[in-house]
Amino acid sequence: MSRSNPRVLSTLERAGGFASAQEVYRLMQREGESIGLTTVYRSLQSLVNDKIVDVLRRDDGEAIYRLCGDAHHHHLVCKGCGDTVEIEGGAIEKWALNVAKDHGFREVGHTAEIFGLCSKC
Amino acid sequence: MSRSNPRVLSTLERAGGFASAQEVYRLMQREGESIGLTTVYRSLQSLVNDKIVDVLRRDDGEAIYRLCGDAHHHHLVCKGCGDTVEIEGGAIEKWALNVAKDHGFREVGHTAEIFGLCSKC
DNA sequence: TCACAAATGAAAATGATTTTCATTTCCATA
DNA sequence: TATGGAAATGAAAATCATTTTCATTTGTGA
Repeated sequence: MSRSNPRVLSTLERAGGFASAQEVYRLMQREGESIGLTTVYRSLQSLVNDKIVDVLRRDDGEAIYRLCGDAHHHHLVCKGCGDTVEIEGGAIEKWALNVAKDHGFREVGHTAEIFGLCSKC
Repeated sequence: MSRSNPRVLSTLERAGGFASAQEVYRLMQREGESIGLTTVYRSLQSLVNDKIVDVLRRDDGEAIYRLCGDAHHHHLVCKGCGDTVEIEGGAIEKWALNVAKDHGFREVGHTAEIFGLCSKC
């Protein structure tokens, strides 16, 4: 394992808290930082593990990393522009728990994402 | 442009209306169909253009194709043995729609999956 | 200073997807 | 029935993000 290179997180922040690994890398290069693409990927993965950033997917499949609050939440993502809204999932939490219990499951978790076209697209 | 090879659609249907291009290809091969991977990709793209199938992304970024208008369901997956239960998502459908509409989104879709440990594990 | 673990990054490997391009299949019309 | 061109096909190469490998460098505690 490796710890995250702090410059990666700071760059992601400067990028508006929303960028792909390749973009973070290019940004750092442009700013004269000396870093390898491998390290960028490793750092971002590490940040994801530590729940400091979220990872989503663009329509073309490229992973985009995004700073996130620590509360458990879900995303409403625009298929057009990639704009993302963090949403509360109260209803889903209960649904997931109930369904799982009905089937005798323990240690329950879930994933959920909503996507569509935002009003601007 | 090219039209969709009908065998691709029929295979996607047989796959439960939910599969990646690679999976459709492997399935057709296994069933003795003679078809190229390129044609599978082109056919799926064409089906997407014609709004006959939807395209989503797996967590690993692989594109998965799904028949539109298919009554879709969700999965309850055991982290231990991988056992999967198909579940109805009535509550989620409404939740997703409402949340999306609240934010002015159109053409709304969603993904949701529940995981945990089943009673045997 | 020494030894060793962690971090780094260049280059190669991987895997999905797209592009290229030569060939084959269709089909309408002469 | 022949023929010419458009559409379809697929093998192989190209792309591109991401991961892996591995040799080197850096940092740290003894």
